[in-house]
Amino acid sequence: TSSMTVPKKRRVDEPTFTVPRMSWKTGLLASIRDVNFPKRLKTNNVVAIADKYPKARCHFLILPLNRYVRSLTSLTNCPEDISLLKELDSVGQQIAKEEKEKDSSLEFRLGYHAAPSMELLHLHVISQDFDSRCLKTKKHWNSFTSDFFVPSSQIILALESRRVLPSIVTDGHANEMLNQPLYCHRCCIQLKNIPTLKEHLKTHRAVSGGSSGI
DNA sequence: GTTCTAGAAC
DNA sequence: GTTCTAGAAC
Repeated sequence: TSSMTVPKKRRVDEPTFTVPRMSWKTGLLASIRDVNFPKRLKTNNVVAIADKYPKARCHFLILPLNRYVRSLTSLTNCPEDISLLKELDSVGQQIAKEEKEKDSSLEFRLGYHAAPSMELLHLHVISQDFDSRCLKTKKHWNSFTSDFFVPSSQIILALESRRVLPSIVTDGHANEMLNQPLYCHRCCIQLKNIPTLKEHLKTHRAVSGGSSGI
């Protein structure tokens, strides 16, 4: 009869096997290759993008544009690699300078995570307010405020005096840094948890437009 | 890297 | 009971 249910045909484009999804680890590469993804600044060799989940009011990533560099340990002290690190730093400093011109209260640090999650070398340029809803976990906090965050200048100096960079940390040491207690990066007091830390950070914010009456 | 959420911490 | 964190994600 017409009311008989017909077995629904499987769509031909629906595979029965599991399609290996593109790993989240390659997201940065996908972003910089995507012509529709906004680029903050581009030079011959590097590109700057806004971090997708900024951990502060200003948070940018600077990446190699024409070269796949998996991590810092892929680099050697050849002139090309040294100049790449310097160009990443230089573009990072340029962006920090421009952002400071827009908001003079911002302070920036430039550095690399000792054990990054995302593939493709990326330099963090991050303002030190850490005022962001995306900053949610102890790991987030410690990855930017402990020695897990390695200054760009330090990396450049290290590679200039060595053939290759030693792996910056063992897995154990990385986890130790990421799991350490929460300390304020400004006054070093220890905070109980993330919400308490966020409340504490407000006390370090510059007082502006309050009682001055300007 | 994030999302989700169970269960620890309060 | 609510807040908060830590670990799985097929």
